[in-house]
Amino acid sequence: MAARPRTTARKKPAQKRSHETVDAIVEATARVLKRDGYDRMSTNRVALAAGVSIGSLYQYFPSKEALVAALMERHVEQMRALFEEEAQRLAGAPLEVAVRAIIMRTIEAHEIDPELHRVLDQVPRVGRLQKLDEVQDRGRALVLQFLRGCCEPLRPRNLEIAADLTSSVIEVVSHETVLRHPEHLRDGVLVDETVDLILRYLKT
Amino acid sequence: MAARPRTTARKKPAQKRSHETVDAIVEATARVLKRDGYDRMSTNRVALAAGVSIGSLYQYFPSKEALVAALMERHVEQMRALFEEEAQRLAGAPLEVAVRAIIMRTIEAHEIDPELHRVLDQVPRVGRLQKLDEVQDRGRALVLQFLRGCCEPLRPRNLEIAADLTSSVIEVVSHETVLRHPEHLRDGVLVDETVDLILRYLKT
Amino acid sequence: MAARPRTTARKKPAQKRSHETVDAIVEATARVLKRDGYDRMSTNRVALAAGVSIGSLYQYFPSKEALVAALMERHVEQMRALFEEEAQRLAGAPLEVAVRAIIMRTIEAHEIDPELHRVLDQVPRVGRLQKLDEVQDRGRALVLQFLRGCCEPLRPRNLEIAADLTSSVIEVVSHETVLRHPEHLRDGVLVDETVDLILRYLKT
Amino acid sequence: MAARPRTTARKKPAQKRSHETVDAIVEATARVLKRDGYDRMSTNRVALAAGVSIGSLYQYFPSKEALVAALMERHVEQMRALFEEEAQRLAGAPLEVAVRAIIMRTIEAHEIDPELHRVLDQVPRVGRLQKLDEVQDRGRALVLQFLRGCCEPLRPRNLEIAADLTSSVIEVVSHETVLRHPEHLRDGVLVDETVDLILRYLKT
DNA sequence: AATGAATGAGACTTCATTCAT
DNA sequence: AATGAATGAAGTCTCATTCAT
Repeated sequence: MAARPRTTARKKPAQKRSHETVDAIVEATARVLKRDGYDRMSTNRVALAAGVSIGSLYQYFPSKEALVAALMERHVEQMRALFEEEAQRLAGAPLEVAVRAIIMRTIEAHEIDPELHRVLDQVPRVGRLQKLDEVQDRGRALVLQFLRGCCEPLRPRNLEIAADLTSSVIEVVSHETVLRHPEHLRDGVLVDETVDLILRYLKT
Repeated sequence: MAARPRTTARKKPAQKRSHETVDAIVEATARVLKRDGYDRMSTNRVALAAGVSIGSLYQYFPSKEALVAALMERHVEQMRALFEEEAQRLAGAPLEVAVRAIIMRTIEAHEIDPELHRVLDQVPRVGRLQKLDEVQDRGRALVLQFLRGCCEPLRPRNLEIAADLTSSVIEVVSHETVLRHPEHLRDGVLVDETVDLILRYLKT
Repeated sequence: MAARPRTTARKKPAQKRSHETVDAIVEATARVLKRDGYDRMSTNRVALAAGVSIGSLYQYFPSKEALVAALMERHVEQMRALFEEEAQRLAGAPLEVAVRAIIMRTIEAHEIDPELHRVLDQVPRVGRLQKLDEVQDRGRALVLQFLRGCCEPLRPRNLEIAADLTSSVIEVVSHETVLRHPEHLRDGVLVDETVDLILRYLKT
Repeated sequence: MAARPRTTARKKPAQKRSHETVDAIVEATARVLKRDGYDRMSTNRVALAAGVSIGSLYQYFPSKEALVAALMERHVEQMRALFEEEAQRLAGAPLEVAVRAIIMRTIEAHEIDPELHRVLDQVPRVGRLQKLDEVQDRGRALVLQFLRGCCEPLRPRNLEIAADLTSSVIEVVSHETVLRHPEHLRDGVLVDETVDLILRYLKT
């Protein structure tokens, strides 16, 4: 077994043509990953699916891991964008409004591409492939920040633990709902229940 | 890649020596899996680590997947045992006692072998390798069963959703705690908070 | 470009069958090397020529370099055997007899497989592939040892330089004769001339 | 593997800028060849090292072999120049003077770029890449020519064999000295010894 | 002329699996 | 039953070379 391969992009695309190639490769990575799973995915299959020669693929991505890392980063970036934006708006908002908003955004984040999310979740957490976990850390931090700046009185003494619990709950509910019970997305019951659960926990 | 290989054991170990061989192989699977991860794990390495020839390994396990499946089933069985046992005792117990007990058992279940748990969690969910998910389903069912038989009045109308939420929360907290914040295992604060969170949600 | 690959044999053949496989592979390496040269030689071609699967080849030889190293060592061993044997007999022999004998042995050494010798000479001197140079060092040492123990009076003051010169001359003549002027091997003229050249140089 | 590629320059550089490009490429070839060896050298790396695009490189050199051939020819030309010049001057010179001069020139020829010489020596002797061997043939011819025109009486009957021996000895000594014992270049001992060896052989 | 993106044959290598002993 | 030699599909990756811009 070789040492871990390099993961960083090999070459920046300079021309327009190559930028399209890179995009096609990343798209193909998503398709193959969803279709075959991480360990059945191969650089050859990705190249084939992208309609690109294996050589071109290696011009930009030095390894299978680099491929998935690029895809993951793109996905993570999309997810994160949803939060950062909302975080601005939420400063000083009433607790209930904020909690509900965070839940909605988290669900939306999982809805961007649920299949992709599921499979990225299964990828070995190694090197740059740990990016996915960072989204949660960031979410946790935003929740903590909100709780600390919150005007309403809160029941939990330890806000860090409260933020941990809260964001874990939101994450797991969103995850399960989108991936395993998408039927609950129509009616708002599950969201209402989760809001309820969290508010009862947080409020005095 | 050929069609999915067979996964069921090729022959039942009849003699005592065979049984020891099988055990040694499963143990070795665990070690190699933890050390190398699923896709770096190879049947040859497992055989080597088990001190057994590759031929013997294939006498008992017809594929790489079968190897991991056996290990997963053993692990799942150990986890499940903790619950089923407790489930007996808990019928008719006060809500708080029951919730606390379930949380403790879930944490203990994750503590059996956290490293193994983490890596099994990363294994492709394919064929028999979906067993891990079934533990959660079983937990969900037990919680639902308890809620339905509970003497105390409950606030949520929809007990299925309540069971879903409850068991998801317990699962995620246990998982995160054991794998990412083992320092919280000493003091009982996190457990107390979680009990609190759930009771506030369930009680009128 | 990867780091230099491992070169040492991967596995000792335990059974008779595998010993035959190893032999077949080394033989095939010689054939392919002579036919195609070092950089056109590939592990696949060697496996094919050996009538062995590429997998079997890699069971015993972890890289192309290992293949050539094994072959080179076998060849070097054969060459060296000729000298070591003779070295015994030559202690105390008259100068002329010794010089002639050494020349004869050196030529014979080059005649073992001239084509192979030529191509091994072209192989990049890297890692274990430096073995070929060691034969010359060993020859040099034997000549020096003989000169030091020689009963007859010698003209050169510095015996090290004399040994260097002598063995270089013998080597180059043998090499050139066998590879470029094999017709001179029939008549003994070239050998006589070389003996003459060396004796005139060494004797007072 | 395809048929041997073309090796002759694709176009003559017409302008001054082109000429500089060609030079830069040949220089880069030398650097990369010395650094990486023949089979690790790649045309892309040469282009990079020359600060030229791979497309431009192929405008002037139609293949990897052509690149090395050009370099080799340049080197060979430099070596040969030393001899041809001297050959003029030496006609009719005393034997000892001539022998010493030839040895000096040969050593100087090897000193032009010993590293380059070593690596060119390792290049597969194929097509135009055989040029290196021709230097020796030329040297041999010049020696023979001198011996034939020599005024002093010579001992060997067969002047061809004598020329062969003589030039082989000179070549091997120069080679070994420059590449393996450069410390002997300071003191003139080795040169003196070699002159001695050859004169004793040639003179009556 | 120059650029550098693209190509794809083919090199090296691993590993799940089979099978002769 | 056990062994381990053998297999070969398939994977990763490089690099000489071509060609659109």
